[in-house]
Amino acid sequence: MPRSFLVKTHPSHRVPNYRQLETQREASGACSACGELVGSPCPPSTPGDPVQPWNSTSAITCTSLPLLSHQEEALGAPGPDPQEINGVGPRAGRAPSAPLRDSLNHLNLPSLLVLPTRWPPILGQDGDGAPEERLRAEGTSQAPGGFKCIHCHKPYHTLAGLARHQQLRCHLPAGRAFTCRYCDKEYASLGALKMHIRTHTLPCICKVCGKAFSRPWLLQGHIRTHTGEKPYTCTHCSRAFADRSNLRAHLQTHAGTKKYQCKLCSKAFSRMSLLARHEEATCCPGP
DNA sequence: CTGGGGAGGGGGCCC
DNA sequence: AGGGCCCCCTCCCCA
Repeated sequence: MPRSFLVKTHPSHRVPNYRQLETQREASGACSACGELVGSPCPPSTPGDPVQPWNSTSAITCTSLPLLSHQEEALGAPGPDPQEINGVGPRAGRAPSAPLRDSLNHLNLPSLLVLPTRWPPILGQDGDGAPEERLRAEGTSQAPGGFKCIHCHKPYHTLAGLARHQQLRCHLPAGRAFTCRYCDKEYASLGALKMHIRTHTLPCICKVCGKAFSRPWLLQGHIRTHTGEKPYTCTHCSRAFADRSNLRAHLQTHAGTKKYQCKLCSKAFSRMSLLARHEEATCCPGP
């Protein structure tokens, strides 16, 4: 499975050269825990000393967020057991499911961008101060009759409501961001980061060839390459395409308009990529 | 070198 | 709130 993102170290507006990256990927190691090629190996699962990500304070990254194994994430982790929320029941003491961890871990993300030092975080225990002080340190404050986000001061009746707000709605103060460990990309909200993480975890897998994709509709389009289905037909030449974007590009050939013009030689191209290639290769070649 | 098709990524909007 | 969809974009490959 191509995991070329693993060697992507700097954000760029351009997609990396996957073929080139593939050769670099082959030189990297595989996760000792699951065997999958990953940017940084899964925490070692040494018997007797289980080092778990949620037991240590670490910067919030996309490798610390999806705490499940890559396989479990790809297959779709089950929802949280209601009993695990209080740290009791059959799952007590075990790693929480990803959605629950994301929600609860985020309580202290905006202020510190760290995960709690132990799981489950039980308010008012462990000598970490009064619950209210703790909440404040975690990016929340207890308002009369409820909880309040210390960033936008929006009141919530329940801690869960506040958690959901901070997870997906409340953006971080200027200068704060959720950073993806895989590629150093930064996002203003955890929701955006979680969506980005899908481009790394690639949870949508083709049953025919095993190729993985970040989104279901990408997989849907890929499946058409197996079935040969081409639902998008050109009204000019009746040529069919499997992808709407490619039909759109094809329509440009009928339009006859070349709206992308080289600033140096004034040569026009129908597609921006053609202009870019022209500028890089011939007109104004780089060093 | 250019034109064009195939395939895929990512952000944003809508339901 | 989350998934589906759309749009725009890019890269790769081949003629």
